[in-house]
Amino acid sequence: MGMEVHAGVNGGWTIPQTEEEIMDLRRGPWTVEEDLLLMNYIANHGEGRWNSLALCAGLKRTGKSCRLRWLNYLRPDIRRGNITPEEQLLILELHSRWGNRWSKIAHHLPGRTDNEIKNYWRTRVQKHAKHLRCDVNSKQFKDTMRYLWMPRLMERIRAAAVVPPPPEYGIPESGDKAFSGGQFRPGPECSGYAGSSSDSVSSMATATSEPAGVGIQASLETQIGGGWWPEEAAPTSPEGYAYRLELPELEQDWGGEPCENLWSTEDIWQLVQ
DNA sequence: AAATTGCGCAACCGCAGGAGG
DNA sequence: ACCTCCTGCGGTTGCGCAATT
Repeated sequence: MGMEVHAGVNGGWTIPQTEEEIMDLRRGPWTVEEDLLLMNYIANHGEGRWNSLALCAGLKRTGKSCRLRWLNYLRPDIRRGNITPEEQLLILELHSRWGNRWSKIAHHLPGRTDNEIKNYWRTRVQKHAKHLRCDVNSKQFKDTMRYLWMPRLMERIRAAAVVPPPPEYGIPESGDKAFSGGQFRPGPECSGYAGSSSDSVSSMATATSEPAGVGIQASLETQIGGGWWPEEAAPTSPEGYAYRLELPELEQDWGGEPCENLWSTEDIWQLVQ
């Protein structure tokens, strides 16, 4: 990361053609310096009016790029790390309700960005659909999510609620990435955070002032315990989610890899039918 | 050990809608 | 009513890295 990416600069011999070339706008990964410029400017002047912000901050970036960088990476309340089972359940639930309304879904997952949720959906959920050789929008796959995946996630969440979480749950890690109490702490990986797959859910807990996932967990507990379901996603069969109790045990290692090897086509149709 | 493949994620692109002149 | 600019959203791309061959 931190590589120099200058659009329109071809050894300095060509005449600038596009707006980007004329403005000498930068593209590609953000450098630590750029992040600091943006952070400091927003700290002093607030966010919004991104085009003029980019100019005033001395950033050779488009306003769009600045906005994206701030919202998806620099914002102090960003959470990073694995999507927890609670969050997975919420994403599945809300997606069944709203479809690809990533921003809307993200509003219900504090600290998560629409980009992150979108990536999660594409890389994880669509992968399973692919393995099952069915379309993510097909009834088969939706039923699979509703009657197999989501009940298992709920079982997982309940199991986790019985067994007290490990002590470090929700406690800021020393290796927390770029932030500490809202203060920007640039690291060598500033523009290329690469620890997501192995980080615990407690990442970024400092910025939210509450342990990561607590709000969601509380919300889900209410929903599960109180029988809450969004209208459109309410169980359609009388037994609803009750039969999740009849499902086979989950494998032990979930580690952010939901339902891997949990289902076969036969398994699914047995359950769905 | 080197090459290849697959995955995860940051960043970009195009479009739509709203605000203001 | 029209135009321009800005913002936000969803889709897509491309890079870096790890796993596999």
